[in-house]
Amino acid sequence: MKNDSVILELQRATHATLHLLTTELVDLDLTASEINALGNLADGTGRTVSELGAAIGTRPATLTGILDRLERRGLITRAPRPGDRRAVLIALTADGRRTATLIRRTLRDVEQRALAGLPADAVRGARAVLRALTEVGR
Amino acid sequence: MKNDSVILELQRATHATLHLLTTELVDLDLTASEINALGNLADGTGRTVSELGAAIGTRPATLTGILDRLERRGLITRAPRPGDRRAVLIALTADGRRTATLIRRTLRDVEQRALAGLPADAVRGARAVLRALTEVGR
DNA sequence: TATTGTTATACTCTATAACTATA
DNA sequence: TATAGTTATAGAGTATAACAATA
Repeated sequence: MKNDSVILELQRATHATLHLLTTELVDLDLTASEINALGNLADGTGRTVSELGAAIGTRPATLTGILDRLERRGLITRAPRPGDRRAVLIALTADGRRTATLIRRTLRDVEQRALAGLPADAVRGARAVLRALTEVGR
Repeated sequence: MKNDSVILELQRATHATLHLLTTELVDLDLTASEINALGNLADGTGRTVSELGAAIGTRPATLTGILDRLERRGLITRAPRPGDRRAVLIALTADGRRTATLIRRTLRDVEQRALAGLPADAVRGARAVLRALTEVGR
């Protein structure tokens, strides 16, 4: 597998971590996309639908359904952005903040467990590669 | 974003490259999963459904639908594996080989374009990290 | 009995295009 | 006219459980 495509390895790793993540967080009863959205909202900063969509690689039309469920469950709120009422600001509720914090903690735990044996510069290299692959797709 | 989760960056990069890939290969009229499956079959070695599923992180039940479409389009064949007729060997047809080769070439091109400016050890580090993240999810 | 793959079901994700409200 | 987001529609991915064929 040494000569395998980085992009194919990327998708392999994504599937594996996604599956592990939903398994570890099964009590939350959230889909992978919902976990992804909350994980990206975890820093607490308000974001518009477009901004969140860019962060997680999802189109606004897709995000609508995901946000509908998160809102119905009381994890986020949606409100028009002051100054431009076309845009919708997404914010975490207190409950959503707790859930997002748990998600971030689980992400950190899984990463620590997975990357424990690797040198720090491998992880730095990986971040650079991931960012480059994200950029080329814009 | 320096402190962002590697796993969240992973999913971001996956979405972006997947989107770019389906765009560059739009003439093939294949979904991301179909491209992924063919890309993994490109080396020509016969694989069972389970083996392919493990390689791309998809369950057999999901793979069935993907393989149905690829078979209907004449890109793969399915046949019982000699010696264990429960298992199904997937093989590329001549047409499938051509398509898979085109996919591999596109993968290589996109990777070269994305990673051109990065040092080789960053890419090596990324491969190690991706493999570690894949392993932790098993 | 266990394993491989398929089928059935229900839900989620996705792309696209049309639509509403606001700018 | 252009932009932000939602809605509508159709197709594809997903998990789970039940099933048939083979071991």
